[in-house]
Amino acid sequence: MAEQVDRRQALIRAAFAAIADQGFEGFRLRPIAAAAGIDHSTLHHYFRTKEDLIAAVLEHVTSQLEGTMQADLEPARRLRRHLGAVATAIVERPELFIVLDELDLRARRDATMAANIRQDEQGWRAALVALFEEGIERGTWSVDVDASVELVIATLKGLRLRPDTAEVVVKQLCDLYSRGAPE
Amino acid sequence: MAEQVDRRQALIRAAFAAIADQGFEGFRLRPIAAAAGIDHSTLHHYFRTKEDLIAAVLEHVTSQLEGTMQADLEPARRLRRHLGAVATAIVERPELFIVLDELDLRARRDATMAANIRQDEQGWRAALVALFEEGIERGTWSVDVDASVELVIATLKGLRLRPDTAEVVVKQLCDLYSRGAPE
Amino acid sequence: MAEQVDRRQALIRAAFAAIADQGFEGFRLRPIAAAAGIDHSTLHHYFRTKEDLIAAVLEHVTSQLEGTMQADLEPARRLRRHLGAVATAIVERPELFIVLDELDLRARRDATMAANIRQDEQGWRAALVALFEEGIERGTWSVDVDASVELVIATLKGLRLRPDTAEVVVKQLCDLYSRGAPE
Amino acid sequence: MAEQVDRRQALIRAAFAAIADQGFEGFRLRPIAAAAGIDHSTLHHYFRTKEDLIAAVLEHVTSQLEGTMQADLEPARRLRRHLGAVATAIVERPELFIVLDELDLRARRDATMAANIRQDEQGWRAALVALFEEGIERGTWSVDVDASVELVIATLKGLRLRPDTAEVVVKQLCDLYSRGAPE
DNA sequence: TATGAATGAGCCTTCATTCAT
DNA sequence: GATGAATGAAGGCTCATTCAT
Repeated sequence: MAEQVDRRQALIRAAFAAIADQGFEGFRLRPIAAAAGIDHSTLHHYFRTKEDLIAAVLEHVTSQLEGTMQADLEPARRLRRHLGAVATAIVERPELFIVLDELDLRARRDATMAANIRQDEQGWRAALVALFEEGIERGTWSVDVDASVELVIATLKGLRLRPDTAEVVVKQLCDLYSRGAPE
Repeated sequence: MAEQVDRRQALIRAAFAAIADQGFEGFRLRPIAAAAGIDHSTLHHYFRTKEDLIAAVLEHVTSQLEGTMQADLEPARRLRRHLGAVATAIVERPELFIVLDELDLRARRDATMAANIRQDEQGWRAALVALFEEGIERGTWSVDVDASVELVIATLKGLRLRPDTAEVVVKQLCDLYSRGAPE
Repeated sequence: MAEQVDRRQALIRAAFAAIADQGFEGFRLRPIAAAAGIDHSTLHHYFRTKEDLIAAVLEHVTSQLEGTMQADLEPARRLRRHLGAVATAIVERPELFIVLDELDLRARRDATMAANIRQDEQGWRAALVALFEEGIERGTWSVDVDASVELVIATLKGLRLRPDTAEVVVKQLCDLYSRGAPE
Repeated sequence: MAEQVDRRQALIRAAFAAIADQGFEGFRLRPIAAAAGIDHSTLHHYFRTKEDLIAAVLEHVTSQLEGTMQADLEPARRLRRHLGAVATAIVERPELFIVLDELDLRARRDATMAANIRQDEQGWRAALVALFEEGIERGTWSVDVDASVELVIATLKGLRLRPDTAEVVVKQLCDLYSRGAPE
């Protein structure tokens, strides 16, 4: 039983790593099975199809990207912390975001994938909405909530492919939102 | 003579369209050739390898994305116009940006592609640097030049996958940069 | 289990036959697979590449050409017997030698093949060296050992393409070496 | 007109060189045309098909291998001179013999080629027959004529793939035939 | 004579998947 | 659960040849 779980995890991790550094174009099942130490036909006992494995990779990725928003801080600081946390994650674990990008692109052709991703994003989006609404309520900012939420999301997504600029960009975005709202 | 150019262009356009709606993972030469009305082996007469064709697609894409920056306007307005123009392009011709994203991702495994893309981006980056430097000189903004440049680029890249939010995000970014510098 | 060996052997035999009567210029994998009764893609299950299959053919050929030298006879008779055995083989199984010739030619462009062939030949050459050395020691012949060895080899190789003359040529060579050393 | 002849010759020479170092397996028309400085489709103006070009190569090769037998010498010396001349040719222009070997092998599948080669060989064979008959008549040797002829031919053909042993082998063959017939 | 375009057959190889063991 | 064998579809690419110009 533990065997099963381990093997499954090993396959997911191997798949994740493969996508991270080869993309979907070169993504083949045989090497994944080999990396997990099993025959390629055995892989199908764990994941019926290639798509099933990919779905599991998405789950794996999003499960690692939760909880970067602390509810108790006041809005400006919360935003700063959140952006900082994501920037740090982009710098420290860029593969996570690379794979997300691959999955995002893939979602355009795969409805199930699109649904899953959208769903995962809803949590993030809701937290940002709450953040900006609170900020406006308190008088910290006078901005459009939805627009700000999408700006933050777009910026962070745009950073995926350029981890080296993450820190500086995030700082700039914070500064723009900090005018009149010093820490 | 005209035939040649047409066929070549037809192949590039077909390849572009295929990448736009299938990505590089289902990207196969035979359907491209078929779409251009020629035998798949004839395609190799125009493009020796698949990579050569892809390179031509990149060229095609970037050639369509030039000239969205007017040099004569004052900085704040120039930024607003530029962001607006890109947002419009994203909305009106989202495939252009989708393909760019696919190419961006591909660049991670293909050095030549990476070099080409980086080079194309340099023009854009330089124009943004000039814009922010002028703005600072004139007292329009007091921001970090490089950080602002990267923020704009990251944001716009992040928008590629969400054309529907482009307008609103761009407006928000403009507003953030417009404080104290009304049109 | 037996199936495996059979299929593998069937492929080797089919490949051997194809090379024997078509040479390497028309040598294609599809017909080989068909001759063995399997799909052409299954062939790759047994031999990863075309080269691997060819290497197996070489092995098959050389394994059939061993043991034509009896160690216990006195030199002149041993030579006569050996030449006779090879001549008989050339007459009775000319394909074996035809394929060897094809492989010899191929060895000029394929280092691995060259090494394998050279190695197989060393056994033969060593036996001939021993034969002539013993003959000289006993006073049967007064000839140059190396030159005689190479003469025998060159003659036999030259016969590959003319099985019809094998017997007569071998007899003549024996006669030349028999002067003063009648049976 | 001279152009034509030159081009034709250039093509033949290029084809010869290609066969000499790649064999027929890798023998392609495009590189031949390129080596002669013309488009690959233009080659078909000089040689209608690939086979026609190959036939021309055979002609070219055999035209270079004539006249190694001097009619006026006495038999033993004539044989020695002839073998020496061929050995020298093998050492100095091994490509000629390599290509001959390729053609010999090819003759097994190509009746026209076989006929041409057989015809070319008849001249050589006739000269050898005359040589041995004269030697027997004069009492130089008491050997079988046909067998000796074939032995010489087989030996020399067997040397094609081992130019390095040519000299030593030829000397040994001469010595065998020289017993009782010193120079 | 020379060429570029075009063809169609074909080649080796790969891959996801299935199935009997 | 695990494996090796097998499949069939496909994929990029090559090649001799033809044809209009």
